[in-house]
Amino acid sequence: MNRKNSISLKDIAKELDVSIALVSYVLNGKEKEKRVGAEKAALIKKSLQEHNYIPNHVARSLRNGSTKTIGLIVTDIANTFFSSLARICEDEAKKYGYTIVFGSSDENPAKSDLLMNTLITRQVDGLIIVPSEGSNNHLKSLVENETPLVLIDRFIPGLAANYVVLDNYAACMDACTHLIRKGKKDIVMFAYKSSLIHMKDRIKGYEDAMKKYKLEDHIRIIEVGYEDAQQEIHTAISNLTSGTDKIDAFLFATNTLSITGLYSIQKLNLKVPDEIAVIGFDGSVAFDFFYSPLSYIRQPMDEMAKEAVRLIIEQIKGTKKTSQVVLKPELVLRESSG
Amino acid sequence: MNRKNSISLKDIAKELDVSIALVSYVLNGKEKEKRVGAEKAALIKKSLQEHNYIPNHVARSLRNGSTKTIGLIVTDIANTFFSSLARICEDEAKKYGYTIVFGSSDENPAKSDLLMNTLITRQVDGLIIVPSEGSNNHLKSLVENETPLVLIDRFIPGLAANYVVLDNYAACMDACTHLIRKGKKDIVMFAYKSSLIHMKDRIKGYEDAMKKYKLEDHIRIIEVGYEDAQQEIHTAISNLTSGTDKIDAFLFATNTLSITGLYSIQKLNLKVPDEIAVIGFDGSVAFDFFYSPLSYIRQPMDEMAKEAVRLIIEQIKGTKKTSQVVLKPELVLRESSG
DNA sequence: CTGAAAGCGCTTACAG
DNA sequence: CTGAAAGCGCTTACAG
Repeated sequence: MNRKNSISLKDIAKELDVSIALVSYVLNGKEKEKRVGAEKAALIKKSLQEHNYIPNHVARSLRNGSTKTIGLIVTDIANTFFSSLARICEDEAKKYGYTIVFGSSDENPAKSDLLMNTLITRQVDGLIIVPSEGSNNHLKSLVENETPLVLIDRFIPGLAANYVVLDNYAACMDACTHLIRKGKKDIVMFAYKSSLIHMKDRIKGYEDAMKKYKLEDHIRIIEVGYEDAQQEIHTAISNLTSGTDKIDAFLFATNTLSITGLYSIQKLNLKVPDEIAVIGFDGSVAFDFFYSPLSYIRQPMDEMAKEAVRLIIEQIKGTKKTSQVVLKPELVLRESSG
Repeated sequence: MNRKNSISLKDIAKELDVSIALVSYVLNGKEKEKRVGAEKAALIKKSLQEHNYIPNHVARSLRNGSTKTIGLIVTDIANTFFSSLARICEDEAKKYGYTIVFGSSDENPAKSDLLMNTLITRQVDGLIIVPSEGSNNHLKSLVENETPLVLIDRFIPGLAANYVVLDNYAACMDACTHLIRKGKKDIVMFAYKSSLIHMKDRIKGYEDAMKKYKLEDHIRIIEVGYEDAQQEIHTAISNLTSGTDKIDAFLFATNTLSITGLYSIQKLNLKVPDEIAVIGFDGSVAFDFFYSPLSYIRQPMDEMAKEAVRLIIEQIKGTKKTSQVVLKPELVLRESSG
């Protein structure tokens, strides 16, 4: 920061006419270990205090080769799912003395790549990443370079990276099965157009549940783009419910899809759960205030974020091999699922 | 990061048998300015490329005395109001080549102080802070040190710091006036127990509106603590509406208070707006799905965050004196206010 | 017990 | 046009 009154160890050393080393030892509480003379130590402490000395973490980082910083790349920090994860990561990281630098990729490979480079240039000690489509190669090179890395929310099949994710297949399998048991047959799944495994698994969970109950002919998946999800969902829901189609239920694959869907359902005045049962994903205050409180698939976010931080720290310390964690979802049942 | 394959300018220079200076010049696009020989420049570029050279931002920061990093201290990054601000700050900062490091203070002075110190130690070039109670002295010392600083959402009266805030007085004055014009007399305001000016101003706006319409005898303010807001609000709403009290409307002073209040209103089955009119603050998806879509005071978050980043950059560049921005609120009227 | 010195990876006057 | 060198603020062997 180079602030006017910024004072360095050298300044203190000069003033006290001792070596910089001594000041450094005292600063870092190594006065015993390094056998610094008691009077000198006291003098140095006093001076440090009086000058309100603030260590320069940048210099320390350069020297130590460690910034005590974790880079966090999410899709969008304004999305409550990710901001909640970020908050938990922040608190957990702080326990280990780490600070978080974040960035939002918007599911965009170019932004994602830029973000990884920015954070690596800034020498973060490790990276927690919600990977987006098209960054496989970049991620692969990180793994090859042995950059401490943990993927969160999604993983890249075949990539030997640490990750902590939900059992997305089971999540949608359970949710869909629940709807089927409630007598629903024409269950429509809303997902994002994406080749990423978490989306594929969610879809597969739904499909397999349908197949298991011989409802393969009723499988119907609406895949929407990230950019115009709102419009596409509204059009789809509008079309599905205005014609002669028989539709029993909607299953949404993410929280943003769920919320967007609820806006359409509200606007179109659909009767939930009587006409249409609904199950959402992740949770949201919107789910609680929707006129028919939403049933949803709950992710253990606390566990997910804490585990991610734990894994990244272990990797930074070099004490850990690859570790891949799959967490259990929880189906929270309320009114909307019938 | 000290990764195995991490390569430095020195390595490149050695390999090409040129000086580090030359490599640095080429890296920074100063080959013309510094009149680097065309063949050497080409050679160096090629080598930089081939080795996939990644500059060490930490070394550069130490040398330049600038980290190109902005510290952002909010109350809680998981709160949508702040995560939305953070997202806008992120995008805006990126335009200027800056990265954001964030931290959540939880309205806690100790955490807030720690956060400021952590970020300053890390040599952020400037700080955007949502100040919490009890950090006045610390903030004052930052101003005295000429640390680039902008307060956001709240300011500290008497402190010559930059800030960008809402006209909180007008916001609540307008909201309360609207309720009065709708025929409401017994309007209860919910606020946090806080000595911070934004809260005082919101309360004052409400009070003055009541006084203006000779309703001073109807003024009723419920101030709750940050820790057990939920419990206190529920008890208050429950008591207010279960007895013989006549209550016409609720005015909530923040988005968390609004959402918490809505949970109680929902649980207690109060009829909005017939029994009780409601106006919330900031906006939330909860407001849109509450059975009686909520009227609320809208803050221009986009403008607020962009202005904050603009001000901090100007200060960092040293081109700006103190600048204090007060933004206009907007009263979004829907069903809940009657 | 203490200090002089190297070095982390850069940038940038300065000299030639 | 090019290189040797200082220095940003630290930490840490090393020597005494």
